Amino acid sequence: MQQKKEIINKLRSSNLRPTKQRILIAKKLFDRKETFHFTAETLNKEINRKGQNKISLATIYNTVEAFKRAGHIREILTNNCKSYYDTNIKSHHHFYDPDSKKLTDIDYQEVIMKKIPNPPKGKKIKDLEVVISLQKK
Amino acid sequence: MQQKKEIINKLRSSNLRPTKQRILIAKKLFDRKETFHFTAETLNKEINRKGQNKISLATIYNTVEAFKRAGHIREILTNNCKSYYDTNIKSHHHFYDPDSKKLTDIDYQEVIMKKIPNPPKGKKIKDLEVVISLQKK
DNA sequence: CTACTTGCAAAAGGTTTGCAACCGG
DNA sequence: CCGGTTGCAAACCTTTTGCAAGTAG
Repeated sequence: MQQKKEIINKLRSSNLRPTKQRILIAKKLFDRKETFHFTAETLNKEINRKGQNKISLATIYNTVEAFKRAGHIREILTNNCKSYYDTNIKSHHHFYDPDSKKLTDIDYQEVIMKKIPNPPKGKKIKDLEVVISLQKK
Repeated sequence: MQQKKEIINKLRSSNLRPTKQRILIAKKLFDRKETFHFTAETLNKEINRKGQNKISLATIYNTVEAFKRAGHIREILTNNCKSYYDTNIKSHHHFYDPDSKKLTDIDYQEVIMKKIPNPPKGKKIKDLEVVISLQKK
């Protein structure tokens, strides 16, 4: 199965040992068509449901953090006490619906900036994220 | 002192009884020139330092939440497990420096959008927030 | 073998809640 | 007085940590 090999390479190239747990998590995250928005908790539920696979919460946090550092996933800005992640690492933007607390991707070419400010001295722009909050019409 | 009267009016107009605590918090937040970025915790420290005034944490949370609902402050999007608030309720944007975890205001006319997507059916845009993440040059 | 990982449980924040006491109108 | 508000402590939820046991290379 070549999917697995790819995942192992991905891990290796980030200096992450391809352990059972990491491979399993990586498959959950990356072996899918659509991008995937998740929190540590939803990922934990998803993986441990039906009691099939068991990965401890701490490992999930570790792994997600490691994937984030390696640039395989990105963290999304939100306004509540949860860390949201996104398997879509291309620069892109989000609709945020406060009613359902759901995020929806906005393709990055859907947003074009005409003017942005210069960053402060000694800093450069790492990322630009637009969040469009919605409300009922 | 007319500042106080204004604050009381502000509270009343939002259906918030002008209690000692709310007035004190409102003064801390609004009786200043520059906009103020804070979390529940920093606000708590600020108010209760030197043991002068004592407002319980729960009341701070309540009041901040009430002010937010009333539209006197706005919540800022971040990526950690804290709720940030801003006394600047005009639409505006932020630099976020992950190193110092500090936010800096970007005046809203410093950012001009050339193109933004249409909101999903039945929804309208409530707010548009740009966060520019920084890194060392 | 050795260093990196995992799992567990406990701890550490941050935020919310239940309820009696309090107080503004 | 009445109903909204406060304060306290306990509860809760998410995230982090310490450490012994496990495992990839």
